[in-house]
Order: sequence, then C-alpha cells, then structure tokens
Amino acid sequence: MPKLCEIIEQFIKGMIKEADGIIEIQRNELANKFNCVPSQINYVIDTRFTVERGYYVESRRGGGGHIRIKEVHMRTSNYLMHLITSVGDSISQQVAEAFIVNLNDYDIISIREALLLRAAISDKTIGPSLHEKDHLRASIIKNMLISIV
Amino acid sequence: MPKLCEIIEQFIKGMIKEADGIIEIQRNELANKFNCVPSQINYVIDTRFTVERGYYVESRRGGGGHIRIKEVHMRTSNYLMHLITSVGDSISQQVAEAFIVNLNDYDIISIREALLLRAAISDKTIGPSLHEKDHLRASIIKNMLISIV
DNA sequence: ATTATTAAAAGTCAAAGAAAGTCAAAGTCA
DNA sequence: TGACTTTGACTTTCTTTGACTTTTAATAAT
Repeated sequence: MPKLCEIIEQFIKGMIKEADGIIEIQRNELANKFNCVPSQINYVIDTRFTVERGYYVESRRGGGGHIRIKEVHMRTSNYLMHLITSVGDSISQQVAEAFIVNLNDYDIISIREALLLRAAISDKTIGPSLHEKDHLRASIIKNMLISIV
Repeated sequence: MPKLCEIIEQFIKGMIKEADGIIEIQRNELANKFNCVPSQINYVIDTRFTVERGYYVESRRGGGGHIRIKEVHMRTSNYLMHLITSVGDSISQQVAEAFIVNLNDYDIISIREALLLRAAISDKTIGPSLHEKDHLRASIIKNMLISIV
C-alpha cells in the first residue's frame, strides 16, 4: 500500500498542475478527504513542498483560513533554483554576498532588489545575539527599507 | 465561501474609490446590507482601515451619526522615514504586511520588491523557534529569492 | 428659550467559532 | 537501529456574534 503522504503529495501536485501553478487549499478539508489528522497535511507540505523543491508556501489561520502553494517553474529560473538549492540550510554573509553580486550581474535582480537582499541578510540586520522573533523582523524590515531610501 | 470581512472591506474600498477618497457610512445600514451584526463593521474598520494602511477614520454617535473614512496620501519621501520610525524595535507580521501593501500602493516599491519584503519578514521565513544566525539568514534569502521567481 | 427625556446612533469587549501551526510520542519499515 | 511517517493533544491566530455602554440629535416639557 502506498504511503499516505505520497498519495497526498501527488494529489496536491495534480491540483497545482490543473490550476496552472498556484492553489489555495483548506487544511481540514483536505485532511477530511484523506481521512487523516490535519497535521498530516502540514507534514506533507513541510517535507514535499519546500523552497528547495521549488514551492513557495503562505497561509492564514482563523475562519476562512487557507494554505497557498505556488510552484516555481525550473526552466524559467534554472539559475535561481540552483542557487536556492546550493544555499542549503546555512550560509555565511560572505557567500551570500557573492550570490547577490552574481544575481545582479546576470540581470536576475535589479540593483534595488540586490540592496534589499543584502539588507535582509546582513549581520548588521540579523544581529549578533538572537533576538526574539518580532524584534528580529523589525530589524530586517527597517534595514531593508533604509537600504532603498 | 469568501470571508464576510473581506467582502465588506472590498465594498468599502469601492465606495471610497467612487467617492474620490472620502466617504461617510452609517454602520447599521451597512450591517443591514450584509446581514451581519453592526460590530462586524467595526471589526472591518479596525483591522482594515488603519493608519498603517493609509486611512483616517472619524465618527459620530447619536441620531444621524456616521463613520467617515478618508484615504490619506503621504509624500513619498516622508513616508519611508515615517514608516521606519514607526516600526520601532518590534513589529508583528500583520502590521508589517499592512506597511508593505501601502508601500506598493503608493508606488514606493514595486510588486517584486513587495514580494521580497514579505518573504523576508514572514513567520514562515523566520520560523517559530529561533534559529542560529546563519540558518536564519539562509531561510531568509531562500525565501526572498523564491518569492520573486 | 432652556432643560429634561427619549431614541437613535456608534463603541467596547469578551465569548464562541473556525481555521492553521507546533511538537513530541508512537508506529513502521528498510 | 535509525530515518521517515502517522497521530493527537495543545496552541495561536483570525473572524463572527451579541450583550452591554456611551454619545448625541431630536423632541417634549417647563
């Protein structure tokens, strides 16, 4: 018997194909369809619809909430996907900086966008000690904004 | 089924557009139109027509009372600095989102830049548990890149 | 004309409801 | 045994609802 997570994965991929690259699902509804606990859906999304695999995921809680999954077409963005994969789950500021320079050189991002990226990931933004989540975010967004003033 | 609060939000925005930036509504009348309790209107106004999103709201109670909603346009140059100051050292995802929408509405940032900002500060990017610095940065940059593909 | 009363608004706040997220324990299988 | 999967209890976020409060215009009374 095929694994549940793979069945769900294939089902979602089918939906995405039908819907031309972007879908919005309801977690409970889907869990219902497959007779599983809702968190199974999270598991599938967390393991199968990752950035490395070319998916961008957003969601909203509360009444009328949803999970949105966007597919990135590799062929239109080979270099980007290659970069994303090669970032792995840790990257130093120096290496990140090299990536950004390259992205701009290859005209994949504009100068302003390069500034934003640089701002977002710099040590100055992220800080030496790990802030609390909202503090960290504030630091990021302020630095991003000031970078394009 | 689309969310009531969003339907009402869109309706009001339509009114504002029609009316060239300023409208006066009656809470009960509107609640009636949408078959909801009057306080639903307050909810929509409190969450969607905030200063962060560029609206100024006044009201009067009593017979013939009203709620007046005015769209506020700020000078671009001042606006960024104002935002940066008002972020403070902590900001929730919700408020940050309102800022980003506004920045794009005012043509201060492009859609791609909005996507970058959003990706950089989303809870999905920053994560629930505080990562180690480089991990966090990797998460940020990957999410930013995928967001503009 | 002034004051008191009434009714017509809008405001507040908390509870209930409706999602999605988290995390760790238990299960499965190579 | 160790990586992957399944499950479920608990948490967080967002929306809807309704009971109660406050303010003010209109009206009635003096």
